[in-house]
Amino acid sequence: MPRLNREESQARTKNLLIEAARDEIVRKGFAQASVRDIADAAGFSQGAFYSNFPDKEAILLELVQRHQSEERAKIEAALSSAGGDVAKAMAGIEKWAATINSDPAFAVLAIELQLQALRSPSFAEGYNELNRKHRRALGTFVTKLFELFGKKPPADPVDIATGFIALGRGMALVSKDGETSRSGRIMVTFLKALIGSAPADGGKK
Amino acid sequence: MPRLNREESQARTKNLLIEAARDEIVRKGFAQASVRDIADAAGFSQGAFYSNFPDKEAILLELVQRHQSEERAKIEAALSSAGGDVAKAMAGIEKWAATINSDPAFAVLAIELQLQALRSPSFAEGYNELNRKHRRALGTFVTKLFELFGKKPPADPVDIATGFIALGRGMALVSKDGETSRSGRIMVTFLKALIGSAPADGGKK
Amino acid sequence: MPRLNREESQARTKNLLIEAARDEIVRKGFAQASVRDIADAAGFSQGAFYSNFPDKEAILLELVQRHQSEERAKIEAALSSAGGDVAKAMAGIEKWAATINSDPAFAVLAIELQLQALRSPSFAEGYNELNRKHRRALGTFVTKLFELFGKKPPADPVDIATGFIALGRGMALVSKDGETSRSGRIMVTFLKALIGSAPADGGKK
Amino acid sequence: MPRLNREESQARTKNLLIEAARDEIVRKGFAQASVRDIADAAGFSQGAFYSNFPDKEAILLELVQRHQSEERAKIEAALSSAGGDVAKAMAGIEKWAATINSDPAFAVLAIELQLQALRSPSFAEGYNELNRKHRRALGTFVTKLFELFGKKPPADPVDIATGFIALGRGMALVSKDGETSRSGRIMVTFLKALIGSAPADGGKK
DNA sequence: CATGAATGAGTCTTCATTCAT
DNA sequence: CATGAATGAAGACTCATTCAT
Repeated sequence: MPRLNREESQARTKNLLIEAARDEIVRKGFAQASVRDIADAAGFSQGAFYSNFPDKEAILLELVQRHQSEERAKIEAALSSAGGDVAKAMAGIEKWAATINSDPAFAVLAIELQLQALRSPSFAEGYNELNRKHRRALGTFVTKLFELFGKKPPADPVDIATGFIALGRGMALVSKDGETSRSGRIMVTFLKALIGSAPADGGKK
Repeated sequence: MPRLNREESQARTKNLLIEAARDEIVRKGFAQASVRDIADAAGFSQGAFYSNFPDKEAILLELVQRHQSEERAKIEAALSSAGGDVAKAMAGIEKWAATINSDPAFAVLAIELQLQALRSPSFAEGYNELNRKHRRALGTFVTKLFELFGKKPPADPVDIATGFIALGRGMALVSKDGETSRSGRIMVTFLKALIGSAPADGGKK
Repeated sequence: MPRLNREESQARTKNLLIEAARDEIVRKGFAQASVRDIADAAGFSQGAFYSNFPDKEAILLELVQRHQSEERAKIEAALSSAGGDVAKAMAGIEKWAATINSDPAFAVLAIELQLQALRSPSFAEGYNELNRKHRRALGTFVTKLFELFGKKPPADPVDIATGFIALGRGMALVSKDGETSRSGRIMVTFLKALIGSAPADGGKK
Repeated sequence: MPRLNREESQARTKNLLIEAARDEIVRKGFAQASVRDIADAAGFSQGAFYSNFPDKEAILLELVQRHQSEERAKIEAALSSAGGDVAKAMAGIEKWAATINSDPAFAVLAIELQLQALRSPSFAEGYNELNRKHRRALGTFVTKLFELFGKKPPADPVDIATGFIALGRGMALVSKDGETSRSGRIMVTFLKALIGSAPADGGKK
């Protein structure tokens, strides 16, 4: 274990707290995940929590950022590996769709965040800003995907992306641990239908 | 106000408590809705709550039943008004899709229930049983809908129904009060794509 | 021990809490007297405290009322026992002045209350109202005392009363347990000087 | 700003901390003034506090010393400006009495100190020592004042001085910001009565 | 059945103090 | 000497639940 200077040490502490918070919140929900639970799980005192975050809610915003960039990274990986190959792209998507529920915690966290935004105006402020950017980024993925298939999206790409996010979130709730495959199946069914029924894109961008 | 006998009076108390609980839970979340809040909102003491329910969680199961039958009733109404008329059926569906988000509270409650089921084994027991039945019922609606269009569902009807439930739930979270129309739009887009890209049903039931 | 009905039982609880609070606050100061300490000393749980008072500060207002009426009662007793007899009146006053510091806790509590009023606007609101009335009542005692001696008060009676209250409070702080007599001595010295140097009251009211 | 050597720099730090502590304690009370508040207000870290004082209470003793010498200096100034002139002396006293409440913070601090001495044996030790000296010094002022008027103090000069200190402290608590004049008025009334009713000093010291 | 005072465990947060840097 | 992250204990307050009335 390398000797850490002060800055690194603090960053490490903060990181451990964030990871512990994510686990606890996924397992118990934000309200039920006590600061003591989180600090204990991270191996620190409660005071350490408050040395790193002004209050309990503050750690949620950190989680949003990490969660969203991970989400974007996964999708990007699924698409980019395809090059221009349609079949490969769809395969990548299917792999991603399967993935999405191998970690239902991922979606459950997203739901906790959104519920919190619905109820806490102070949190909503920061959250909505981040979320707007996230949805816009996902919209460009949808655009790219339909371009790949030579199709015209049947609705605003941002709306479509939002729909799939919503679908993923909703499915994560419904599915129990056993049936993690169903969610992916449904999402792929929906996506294929959307692409299949879309009109060809005659335009030249 | 008619004089109520003992039995009716008790039923009325229980009813008022359930309604108050639903409102409080939607607004604050299950964990944040205290028994005192609920009892106060219903105009009773905390003791009255415990005279009608063994514990706080017990009121959730009552909510599940009411919620699911309301959900089924809404969909059924949308479909049945069509008779055999395809256009009318689609119009009914669109109206329902619009509806679903005019009351986001409805979906938020569903999410609270599902989260609770995810976390509380004791609640999950009763909940899952009810939920299985509910999904099966919704599956038959999907079957009917595709039949109406002379199409063959591209996946297990129960899966498709589950997908739309999930989509509705997810959308309810995402959408703020202002943009209640977006959710309906997306759901209809998805549904049309599914029907549009489905193969004709040559089979004989 | 007589069987108490619900109302009596609650009044008893509240009473015990108030008395325990007074003791704890005198001994440790308001900030240092924890709700747990107070509840423990009264023989109840912390929850019982919050069943009887909305918050920690609320118990202070109850203390003010009790404290002030006790203070008035003591002075009134000192004066009224005299009838019209000047010598007896002065004797009564001396006894009272001695008394005032036999219980320094009494004055220390008053100081705690006043400090709190200085710092907590919410508490000050209720406190100042009570205090205004109290000072006015004490002013009439001063008026009576000077009348008894056939003298004209050398300043607004309310001011003079306020001065003696202030003096008593200040002395309570200064004097340690051992020298409880000094405070009384000083107060009597001041009072005699005030009466002695006052002009005769020629007016006929 | 001149370059300070190590020693001067440290003295400056300590000084800033003491001044910040005084302000915070007057405003919030000793218990409510946190070390962080004090250090922040002084522009230093919490560690700097503990580099200069062994613990939180230690800073109080420093405050006592400063406070008492300021108090003596004010009174001395009021008296000494008179020379042997009785009228000027009384005018000086009146100015001082007015002064005393133009800064109620001054008296509030004294009260905080005395309360702390009442409750913390460790602090009381140092405090009482300082206080004894202070009262004796004030006693000589009283002696001088009565000499000036050719009167014999009607009680131990130290007691009289203590009485006026107590009166000043008590008044500081009672008076709100608006009525800062009342305190001075009362103190002068009391003082005049004491001098007026005192017997002439026939003795030859 | 309904009341609500009381309980006891738990919540978030603050704070004096320590110590590696 | 000064820094400030971290500690551990404590503080005010909340809450599901019980039970005598």
